[in-house]
Amino acid sequence: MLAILPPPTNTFCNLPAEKRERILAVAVEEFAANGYQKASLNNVVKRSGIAKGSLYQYFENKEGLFFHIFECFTDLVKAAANAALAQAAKDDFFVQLEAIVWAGIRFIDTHPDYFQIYLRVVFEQDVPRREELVSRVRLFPLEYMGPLCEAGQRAGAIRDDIDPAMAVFLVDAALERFLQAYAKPYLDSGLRLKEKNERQLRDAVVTMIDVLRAGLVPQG
Amino acid sequence: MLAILPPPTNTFCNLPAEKRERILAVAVEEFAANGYQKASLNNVVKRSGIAKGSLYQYFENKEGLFFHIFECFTDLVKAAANAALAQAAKDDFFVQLEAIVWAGIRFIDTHPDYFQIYLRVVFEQDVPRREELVSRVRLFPLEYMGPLCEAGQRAGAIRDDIDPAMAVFLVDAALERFLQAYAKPYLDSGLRLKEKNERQLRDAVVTMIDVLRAGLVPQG
DNA sequence: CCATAATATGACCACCTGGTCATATTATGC
DNA sequence: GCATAATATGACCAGGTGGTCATATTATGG
Repeated sequence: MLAILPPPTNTFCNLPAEKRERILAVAVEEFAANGYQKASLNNVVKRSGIAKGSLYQYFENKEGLFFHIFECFTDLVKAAANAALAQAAKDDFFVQLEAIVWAGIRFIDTHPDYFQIYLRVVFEQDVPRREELVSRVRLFPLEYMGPLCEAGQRAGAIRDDIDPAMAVFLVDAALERFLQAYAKPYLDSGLRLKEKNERQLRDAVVTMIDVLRAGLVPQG
Repeated sequence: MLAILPPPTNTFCNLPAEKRERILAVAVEEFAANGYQKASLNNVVKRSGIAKGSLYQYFENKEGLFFHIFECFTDLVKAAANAALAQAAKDDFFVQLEAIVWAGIRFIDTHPDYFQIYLRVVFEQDVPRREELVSRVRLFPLEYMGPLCEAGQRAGAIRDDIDPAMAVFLVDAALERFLQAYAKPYLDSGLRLKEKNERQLRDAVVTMIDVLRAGLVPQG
């Protein structure tokens, strides 16, 4: 189903971990700060202390480097999401949503640059094979949420007079936007998430889930 | 409050309307298709049939051209929003939301390139004075929605046990994301908005507003 | 210790960018 | 019809890009 992205060369994989991770970290920073087009490989080699030619022995070209970074990102996301859901597996649908939000918050805290790259991939048009990349990371939560919503409808936890796709859409919109707002304060419509302490942040998450529940629960 | 963006020169303003609009249209297309950085002025002059030097007699530089385009965009948005809200002024809060959504849908239908540029400005980092530009167009609906939500709470139409900023945030998230999904199908989480006919689209809007209302209305 | 293979290097390339400016063309007012 | 000002033009520039490649360095294993 998913096409293969050109992998890094063996030369790169066999590099000492320290060097490999240094190059990766610098490249992630560069792409996060400048986007795909404006990111400069000259900068990457300069700042990671390797020669231009070496970079081209590690990756086929600029795309190859970028795809490798995105592959690392999807691996991190899937690991985080699976861990969160495993813990909340037996809980209510809306409790699971809460777990996903928290996994997202923690992810942004620990990997802000990766999240920035993700946002760029989603909203910029000049990233190579963008739609394929986006679907790689978005298909996962969506395919998970779809069946969950339908099950919720059958079980009477979610009103059955609306298109299940609409339920998925609204939940996805709220969650994704909440994380965007957490990562990019100018998107938070005055919520000021980044200024909140742990407890206030928890309240905000609870409120959001609560409104979603009230909106999606069968209406009297 | 708002800083002044460098305007086009008189020379540009005095141009025959046909020529002026041709240049503007080509530039809008170029920025929409490629984003600020990758957009090529060489392309703009080639495709609009003017000389490179002429462009620099019309605008100070690349930024000047871009700011002018964004100014045109905000003018269009404000006109559309004001028209929509004027018609729904006496209606219920949620009816007004519906009017705003429809104004957005119509805007995207008539000005897809402008909307694409807006998305880029919001989500790209390498646009000059981005936050200022974003606030120019986002402050408007947000400042409008804030008081409206608070009034709704006082009047008992919206539950008063939640932070009004959270109400604004959720409404804004749903509406903005709905329009993003309409403009960029790969963001629609399977809703397939672009494949819907007028009637189905209307149903989707009504459902979304309905869920928002149920979520925000005072809870029994 | 040496031959061979793997890796590292940075000068170099063609290309494209935003921006300039001397010159040519056109419009204006007398 | 002429002088002057306004506008139009495109060759040209410095700077940066992704990408290449002949050469230098290091590792390997016999």
